[in-house]
Amino acid sequence: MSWSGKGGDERRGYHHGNLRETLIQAALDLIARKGPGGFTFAEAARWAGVSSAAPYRHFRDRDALIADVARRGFELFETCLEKAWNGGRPDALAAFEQVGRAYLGFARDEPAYYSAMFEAGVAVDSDLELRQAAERAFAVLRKASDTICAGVPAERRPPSLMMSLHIWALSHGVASLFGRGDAGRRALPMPPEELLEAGVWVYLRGLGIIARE
Amino acid sequence: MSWSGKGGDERRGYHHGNLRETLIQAALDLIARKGPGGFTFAEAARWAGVSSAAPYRHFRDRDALIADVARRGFELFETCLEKAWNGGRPDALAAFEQVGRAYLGFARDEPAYYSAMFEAGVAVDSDLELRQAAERAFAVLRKASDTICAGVPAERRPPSLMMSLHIWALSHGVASLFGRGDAGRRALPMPPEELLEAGVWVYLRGLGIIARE
DNA sequence: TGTACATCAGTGAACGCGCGTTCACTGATGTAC
DNA sequence: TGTACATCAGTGAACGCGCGTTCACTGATGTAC
Repeated sequence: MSWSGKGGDERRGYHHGNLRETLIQAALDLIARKGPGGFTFAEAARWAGVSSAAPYRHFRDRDALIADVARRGFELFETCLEKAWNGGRPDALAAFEQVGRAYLGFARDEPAYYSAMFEAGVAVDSDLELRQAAERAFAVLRKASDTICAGVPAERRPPSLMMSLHIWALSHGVASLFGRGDAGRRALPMPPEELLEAGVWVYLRGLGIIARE
Repeated sequence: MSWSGKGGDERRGYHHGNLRETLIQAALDLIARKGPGGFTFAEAARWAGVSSAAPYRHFRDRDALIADVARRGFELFETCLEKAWNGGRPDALAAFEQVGRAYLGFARDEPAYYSAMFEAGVAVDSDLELRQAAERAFAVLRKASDTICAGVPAERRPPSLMMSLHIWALSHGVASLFGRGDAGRRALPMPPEELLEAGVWVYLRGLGIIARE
């Protein structure tokens, strides 16, 4: 996290100038430290150095702010996965592996976004933009799976939607059980990246995408 | 959920008689309806029909109650998985499949327990009994994986700890992304059971446990 | 079998606290002319 | 270029509310003799 200190420090006068943005950073900071439930409008306002009524100029209520955080999280997530996939270079399997690492890296480095996206109880369907952002992030997994599947002769080509859902579930499972800095993390005799990578390899072998050694 | 109505209905007099138990049921009801954050000591007391000071006779604080719910959840979960595994009958693979179904069934039928176990931010390591209960539940997956692996010739036998962790992560991923009645559930073009079952089959084929068709 | 007493499991009133939300307000900013 | 005015983005005080927690207390229960 790279924003600078408490948002109130550089107040330029009566107007904050960037309150909307600052409130979102406050939410990320509070969620990261106290979990998705440990975030209040009042404390976010304090963090930003404004009165407790000020946030209402920018967000209808607490849920609207969280939904916004989740939406931005999905956008960052999409960018992050897209970058890791890198158009399938140098080759599809290596790029796919990078996507897996990026998934876990995001969950670890941005636990607040990850919480808001998957654990805050935000109904993804309640907000169009949010749902679309979530779909675009998933679409990267889908595209990568498509590419991987396309390398297989048609008569034994696996359904790529199913494959992408499996990869998503496995990644999410590893991330939430073992891959976070949180209190809820389970101990593991290996880095989560290795666990996920091994799981993906076994899975791809099961699909006949990787030859058995 | 089978307990009868609001706990306060059958008060027999000054003493509640079964307050500890009733508070736990209250917690389950509240968590199921409002998520792990939407549970308060005060409301649990109201639900049970006692004064707000009464719960302190039975639990140190809110966290102690949640930890107790989580512990009992793991115990039920263990029983549930154990029953599904059924000693590996009629054969290891069929039993393994039943364990997967039981996993998802538990997450769906007991969302409150599942939340308390995996999403309430309870530090599993902070409480010895809780950790042991969690380990016993996982041990069922471990045992099942051992049995499956034991059927493979030693020279290409997969490490069963890894296998059990993969299965756990995949099951948890499917359950938390698609398998709950919650607001956070994602839409899916098939029942979560099918998705998990297909994933497990692909995975087992990747391990060489199931022959490729 | 009865009684005295210890212990247990509740009561209910009180406290300080922080949250969400509203309100009339005011300082700052932008723009039309 | 200056001025009048509309609009925007804040203030700060106030409100009701529910929570967590403590406290001295009391009704109910169990047990020793």
